[in-house]
Amino acid sequence: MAGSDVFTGTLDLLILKALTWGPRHGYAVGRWIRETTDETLVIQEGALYPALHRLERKHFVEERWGESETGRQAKYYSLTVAGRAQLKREVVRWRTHTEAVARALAVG
Amino acid sequence: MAGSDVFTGTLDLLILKALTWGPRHGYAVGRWIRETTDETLVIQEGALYPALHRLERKHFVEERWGESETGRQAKYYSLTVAGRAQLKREVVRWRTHTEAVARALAVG
DNA sequence: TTGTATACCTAAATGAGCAAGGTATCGTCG
DNA sequence: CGACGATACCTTGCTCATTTAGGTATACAA
Repeated sequence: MAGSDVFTGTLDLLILKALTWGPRHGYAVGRWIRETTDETLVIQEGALYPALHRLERKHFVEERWGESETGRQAKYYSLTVAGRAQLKREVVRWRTHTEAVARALAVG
Repeated sequence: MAGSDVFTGTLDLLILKALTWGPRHGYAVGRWIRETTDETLVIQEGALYPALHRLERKHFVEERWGESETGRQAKYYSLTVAGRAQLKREVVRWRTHTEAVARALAVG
C-alpha cells in the first residue's frame, strides 16, 4: 500500500521542515524525522533520496558536499528562498486539510 | 501532483466515515465530503468511483441498486462489519500520523 | 433548447512511495 | 583478525492512488 508510513505528499513538508535551522545531510534528515516523531514516521531510503533530488530539481533546496560529524563525506542540503516559501505554503496546506478531515471525522 | 486535493490514502477513510449512518450512493458520498469540509476537500469522480469499487472488492462496503431522492437509479453503498472495523483502524492511523507530523512541525 | 445538476463510468498518464537490491567507510566486539 | 552494525550514499522495478479527460443518460429550469 502506497503511503503506509507517511501520507503521500507529507514527505516534502517534513524534509523542508528538517532544514529550517540550517544545512543537514540526507541521512540526518531521515534520522531527524524518525526521532522527532518518536519512531512513528520512518522514511525508507528509497523514498528519502529521490525526494531530496526532486526538491533540488525544483530549486527548493541546494546541495553541497561536506564532512559529516563522523568525518565521512556527506551531501548537505539547505533551503533556498523559494524552499522557505514552499515550506510555508505546505504548512498552510497541511493545516487546512487536516482541519477539514477533522471536521468530517467529528460528525456524528 | 498526486494528492493535491486530498492527501493520498485519506479518501478511503472519508468514504467509510460517510457511510457510518447508513447507506449512501456514490454521488452523495462525494457531496457529503465536499459539504462537511466546507468545499476544502473536493473529490474528483475519477478518484471517487474507483475508490468505491476498491472498497467493495475488499468487502469493506456492499452495493445495492436503489432509487435516489430524485427518483433516479443509484448504487447505494453500505458498511460491512469488516468495513466498520477498517474505519476504526484508519481513524487510529490518521490520528497517530497527524499527531506525529504535528510534533515535527511544532519543533523550533 | 441550452445549460446545470444529478448519477454513473473508464482509460491513459503521472508520480510518490515500497521493496530490494547495491557500494563504501568506520568503529566495536568477540 | 573478522564480522557486524551504523553511517552515508545510490538505483531500478513495482504497485497503486489520484489526475486528467473523456464518455453516457436523465431531469429540470431558464
